[in-house]
Amino acid sequence: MPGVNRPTSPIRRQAAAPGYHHGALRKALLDAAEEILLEQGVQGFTLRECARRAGVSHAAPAHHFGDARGLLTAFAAIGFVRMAELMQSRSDAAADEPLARLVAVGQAYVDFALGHPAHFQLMFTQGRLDAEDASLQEAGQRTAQILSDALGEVARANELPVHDLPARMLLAWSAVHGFATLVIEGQCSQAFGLDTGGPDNASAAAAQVLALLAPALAMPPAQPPARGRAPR
Amino acid sequence: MPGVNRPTSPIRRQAAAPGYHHGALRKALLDAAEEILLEQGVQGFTLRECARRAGVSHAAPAHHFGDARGLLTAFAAIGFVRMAELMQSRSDAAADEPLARLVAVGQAYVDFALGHPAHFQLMFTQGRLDAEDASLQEAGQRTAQILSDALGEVARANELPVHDLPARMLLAWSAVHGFATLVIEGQCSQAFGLDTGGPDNASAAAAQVLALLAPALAMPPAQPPARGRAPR
DNA sequence: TGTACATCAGTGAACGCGCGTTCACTGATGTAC
DNA sequence: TGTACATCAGTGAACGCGCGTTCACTGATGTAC
Repeated sequence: MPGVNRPTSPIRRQAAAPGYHHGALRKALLDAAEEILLEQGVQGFTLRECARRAGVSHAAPAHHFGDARGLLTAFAAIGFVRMAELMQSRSDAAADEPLARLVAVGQAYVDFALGHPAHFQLMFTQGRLDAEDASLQEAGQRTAQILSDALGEVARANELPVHDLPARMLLAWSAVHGFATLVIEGQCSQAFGLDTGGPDNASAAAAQVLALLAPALAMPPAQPPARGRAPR
Repeated sequence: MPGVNRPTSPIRRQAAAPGYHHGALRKALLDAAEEILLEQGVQGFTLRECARRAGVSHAAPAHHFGDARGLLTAFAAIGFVRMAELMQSRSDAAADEPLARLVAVGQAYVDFALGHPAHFQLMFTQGRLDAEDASLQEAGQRTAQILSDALGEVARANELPVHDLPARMLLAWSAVHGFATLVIEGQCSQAFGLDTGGPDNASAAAAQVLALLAPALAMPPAQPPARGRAPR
């Protein structure tokens, strides 16, 4: 059948000869968006500036993304996909031991955030994304699922009770998310000289933090004050 | 000496008779700002809208805050002050035991965020605040100091080594900050139905999370693999 | 107690700007025959 | 291989809007004498 899986001469497209048709405008716009987000934050993003940086008239993006919200939503969804990929690959590469896997996933979460702060911040931004967008939701859920699965394995291996799994999940997620957020926002150095310096320093700091956290995630719940109250 | 500590007839001011002079415009603008931040997020804040809600011409705020950045910075600084107050009072009210105090401080951090999401989000926003502002910096540092002190007491009581205190601090701070951020942003319910429902539910969930976290913060470091490498 | 004056706090008109959106258009590309 | 045609992708001018800032002004308040 003609037309099926026909290669679209990707090299030509990448070369992006400066003709009337850009050839790779979609990607160029996403790159421009990342640039702007890094430089100015979400606040500073405008569709016109984005088009300007991609070297195209300001009406052009509409053909690919509809409007600004559409472009940012697409960008955020890509971020979730990549984050999930990194988390999965780090998990696969880790020692075949549940807690090591969980730590690897957490570290991947942080490393993605430090390596792609524009993506990370946008992914968790309200108000400029289309939260109803199907691919955004799906990518976000997939990301969370990887963390959840890793924790589930730890729980199984340590015979942890099911009832406090959600709390453990929240703790794990809060810790990596909070760490990434604080470092990216520069709060650590600002508030009182916790030096998380460059991304490398910060990544190493995250490893320390995760090493402290991991035991708590794998630990059986504190024994209830054995007297009184029958178990239900 | 006349003019010293003269009361400025606070009641009259609060009453804010609708004359030419507003009488309590500063407060009215800050209240309006909070309203806007809650409804629209930082994105949606404009000085003109703020003046509008305060019932005043759009040039009026300049007399009190200079410009939009000044107003938001003042609002954020107030947030840090109030957060610090809450953390301190909860710490004072807690059982006289270092770990209980630390947990109380962490819970206060989360509760403030849940109770004043507009403040919380703005306090950690980049780009629209004057990060160099002295009172903003001071209030932020004071807040962090309370958490740091509480952790310090735990470390002393448990004879924890000094070298990993920064990592413990980061873990504690990351966890409460991440938790608050995720809940406020609505990620918890969105990503996979961790139900943190209303603020009360969320506060209770935070208590569970802190109960899991606390032991890790007070636990002595994992014994190093005793063989090899002399201690330095 | 009264008067003059300085300062403070708010007004409202005007400005220039960049934004998002729309629209008729046109060049380029791909497909049918 | 050529031709006609539909569709796609980008242009550029125009629009109306809300924004921040400036400025001359004025009403209200407080102080000196």
